[in-house]
Amino acid sequence: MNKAPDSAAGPRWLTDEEQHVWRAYLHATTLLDDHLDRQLQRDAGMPHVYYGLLVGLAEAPRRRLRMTELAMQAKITRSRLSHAVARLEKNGWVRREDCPADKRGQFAVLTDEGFEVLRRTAPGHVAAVRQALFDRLSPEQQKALGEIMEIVAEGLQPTEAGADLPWRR
Amino acid sequence: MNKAPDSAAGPRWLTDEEQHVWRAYLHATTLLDDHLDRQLQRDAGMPHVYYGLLVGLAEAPRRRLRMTELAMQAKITRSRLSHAVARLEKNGWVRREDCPADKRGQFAVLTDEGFEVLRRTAPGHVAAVRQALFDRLSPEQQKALGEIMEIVAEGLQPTEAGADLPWRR
DNA sequence: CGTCACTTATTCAAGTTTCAAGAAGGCCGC
DNA sequence: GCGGCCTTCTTGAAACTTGAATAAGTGACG
Repeated sequence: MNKAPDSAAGPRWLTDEEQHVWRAYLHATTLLDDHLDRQLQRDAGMPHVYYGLLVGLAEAPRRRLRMTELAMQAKITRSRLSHAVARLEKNGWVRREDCPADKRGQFAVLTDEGFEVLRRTAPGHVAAVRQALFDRLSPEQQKALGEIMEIVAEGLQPTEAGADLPWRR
Repeated sequence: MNKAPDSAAGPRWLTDEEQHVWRAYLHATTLLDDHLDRQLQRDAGMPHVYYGLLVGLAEAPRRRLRMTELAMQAKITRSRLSHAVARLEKNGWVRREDCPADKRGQFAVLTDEGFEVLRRTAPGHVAAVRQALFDRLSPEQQKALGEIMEIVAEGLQPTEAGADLPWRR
């Protein structure tokens, strides 16, 4: 139905194959996202993004990161992070600490309790990812997926004139 | 660092390669999602999900769908759709109509104004998708991506005992 | 020093999404 | 034809996200 007319004349629509790929992409990513969100909400009592924050902290030296660093890492706005950390703090999974070097700064620190939550829930989460993704793909497909996603990320991420990066808003 | 220990002993962690792929996936999908959301917010005054609703309606016979069908299509809950349509209605892009055949039912109908918004903004959106995704991938990669996403979707979607499907909650 | 530009983090208000209920219509067996 | 049970859709409160505005601190430069 759609051909790929070029440049000057009208917008360049997606070909049928492209459209097919695009819809599959949207379909799969929403489904997977919802699936994991739900899995984590059920088993860990938090959404995927919040879980990602804990993971980020767990991997950081001394289990702590400056707010802005953490926001960058998780690709969310600082504002959103403020709220999220407030909630995680209420759960006792994260604690704030002043930064001695820069009095404006705050560290978000993973508490032992937070670490424990991670220890307890990570296996289930990994299993979910595995079952939804890796167990279904051939090694070649896994490799291809990695390459594709890297290309896409690279095209969107780097500096991009500073615009369009959530944590800078 | 991580090997792939098997079954019985402890959870089966992701190998380093898997972890790498997974992070690339998360990274790229968040970035792309944010990017398109922002693009649409800027150019069409609505988030990606809402845009998807309009597209769904535009493609339906007589530009109308029952609420539940539309929710399924967009993979959101009926509740969320209610709120969303309320907003789109306020913008004049969608109108509700009673279903003559089933008095409980409602059609969401795309207005001319709504169609016009789509006509005006679709080219920009397609361009954004193309620029972020298709222009960067080889034909083989596009094909692979399509296949992979289909597999993933298939694993998550179908019936799955009815649980886990947002629009059924 | 003083001050001006920038960064860090939080807060507010507005909007969105979720979750749990609930109103309302239809379906089906007796 | 009526009682229970399903589906369709809406509602309202609570949780979450966003973008703009604000407070506080840094740092460079004259």
